[in-house]
Amino acid sequence: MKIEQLLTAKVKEAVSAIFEIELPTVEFQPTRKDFEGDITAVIFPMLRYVKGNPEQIGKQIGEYLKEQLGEVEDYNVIKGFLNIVIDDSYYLQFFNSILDTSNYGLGISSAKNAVMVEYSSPNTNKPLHLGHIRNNLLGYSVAEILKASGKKVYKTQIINDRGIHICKSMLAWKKWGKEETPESSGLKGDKLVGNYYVAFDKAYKEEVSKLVAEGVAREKAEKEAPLLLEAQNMLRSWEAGEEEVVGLWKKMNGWVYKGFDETYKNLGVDFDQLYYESDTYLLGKDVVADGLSKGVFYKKEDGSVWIDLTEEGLDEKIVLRSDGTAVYMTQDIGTAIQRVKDYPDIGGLVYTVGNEQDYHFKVLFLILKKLGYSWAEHLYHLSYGMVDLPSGKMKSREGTVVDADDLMNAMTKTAADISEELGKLDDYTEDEKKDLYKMIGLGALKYYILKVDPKKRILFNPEESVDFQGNTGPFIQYTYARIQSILRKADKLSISGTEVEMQQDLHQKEKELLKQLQLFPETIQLAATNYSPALIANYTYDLVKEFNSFYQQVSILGEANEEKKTFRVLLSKKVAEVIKTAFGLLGIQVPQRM
RNA sequence: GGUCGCGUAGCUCAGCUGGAUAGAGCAUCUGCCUUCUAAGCAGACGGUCACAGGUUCGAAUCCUGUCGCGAUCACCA
Repeated sequence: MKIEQLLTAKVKEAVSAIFEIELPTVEFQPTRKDFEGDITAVIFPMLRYVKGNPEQIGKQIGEYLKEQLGEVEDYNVIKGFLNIVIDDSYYLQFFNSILDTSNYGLGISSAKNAVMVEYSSPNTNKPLHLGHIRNNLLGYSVAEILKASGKKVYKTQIINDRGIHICKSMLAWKKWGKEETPESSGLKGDKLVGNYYVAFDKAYKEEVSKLVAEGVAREKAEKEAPLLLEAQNMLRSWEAGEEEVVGLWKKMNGWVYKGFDETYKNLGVDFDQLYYESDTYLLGKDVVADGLSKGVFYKKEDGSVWIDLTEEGLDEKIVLRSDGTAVYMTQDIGTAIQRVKDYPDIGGLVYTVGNEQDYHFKVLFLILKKLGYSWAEHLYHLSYGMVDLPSGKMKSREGTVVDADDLMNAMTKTAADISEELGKLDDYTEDEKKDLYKMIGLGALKYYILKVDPKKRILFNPEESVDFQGNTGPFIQYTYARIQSILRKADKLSISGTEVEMQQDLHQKEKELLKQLQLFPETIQLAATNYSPALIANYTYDLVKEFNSFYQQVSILGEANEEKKTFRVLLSKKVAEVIKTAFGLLGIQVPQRM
């Protein structure tokens, strides 16, 4: 039983016995480092029920606890805080109870309701960049955290594989591509297609400038530039299913997918089910018709369909164009419903999409609720801040983007440089080194992005490299590798055990580590309910910091007492396991050596 | 203009449903490698928690207002 529950009951009992008053709740917090004790009961809130001097009350309760509970070794009262010292045996017992569990911290699977997590969802006209990296890391990590908390999870994405933007790169390739392919040019498919998207934009802008110079109004020129008209024409041909256009579309998208797959693989993310906008863009229209008959929506004179959300403090929002075609919202309504049809066990959906779409999702969720879907109560927009550069927003068309592949390579290179300089791995093969450098480089990148609150925007300065020291991924990986080194030595010395000796005094550092380990399961649950990988990152950092301090102050293998030595080895091993599990939730691997 | 989010040390960030003297990392400075990996440890320096009110025994945290930054308010996606 958790010590907090035990103490809550006992404190209530104490107040009842001493003051004859029933206390509804008792408030606890971990004891601050500067004071003696492990857990602290706050007396102030009790003053509403118990009249008197908080210091006096604290002492009386403390004395009662000390007498009545074996777990309470001692206490002290400072102002309104009752600091309780918990007996070592409690922590040792806790450690014994988790020693055998290989998946410590993971929630028990209650897979009644699955949840689908959508992330990535790129356009297929340009390569992935740093913004996508944040999206992918967040979505993947949240999916893993939800799994760890005991949920069944489907990872998905909707690929925006159609629309005017795709036609722009197609048209540019057709005009100026000279049949260039990834094979002929050696370019990664997504990069190749992206180049044509940029080429289109350049030519289009030139056209517009030329028209303006000829006296055409800018607005008109932007709408009527021949290239744009041609692209729009291409989109119509695509929608009509014209063979040549569809063929080109398939070919170029194929290149892009191959490129994306490579990036996803390097990034270490995956998906259970893909949805393509070309399949779903017509969905939702029948739902709108249904909603219209139910009175959720209304029709304007021109035939367009709307929803009035002014009562909810929002605006009116269009859900179907006057020509009967679907808008973004229509599709999203349809896609959500389709997903629940495909996976009937889904009880909720999580959308990993940037905060620029906060309003859209607010509206979408409201509409689905109004349409009466029970699962609409469990929709969550995992909204995150943009990744900006010192120069401002990243814009693919203007070439001011930090490319995903380039960034991963740069991180790996930095990891390699640092490792080579330290020269601890001279006996590694080239392949082993390559894997390790990638692991460390990506560890640095992923941790850097995931440790910050998703809501906050990230300012990424390419000039200043991501740190490898301090509160970073490599620091945590390093600690893991250190422990592995100890475990290899312990193995040679045949130090092992399935239970630790209860009759021993704990070093303060050991106790702190055990306390930190104890927090792991609740941290996972907290991270799941808050959809926040940052909580996992911060927890892991605290654990590792505590371990390094322990490592420095206390000798593990040099300990003379066999029981103590075994305990310390097992404790280190458990810490390593938790690091590995926690980092797994962030999508970060851990090395045997570094 | 309406709505939403953010504002904590020079920089990057923690700070759970209000609790003790607001914590880390980077940077700067000082110690520690003949003992388990120095990508480490120990310490110093650094704060009007944007500002002003309010609620409370107690506010970085909750409420109101002001300022600053960002996003959004399309028959685009």
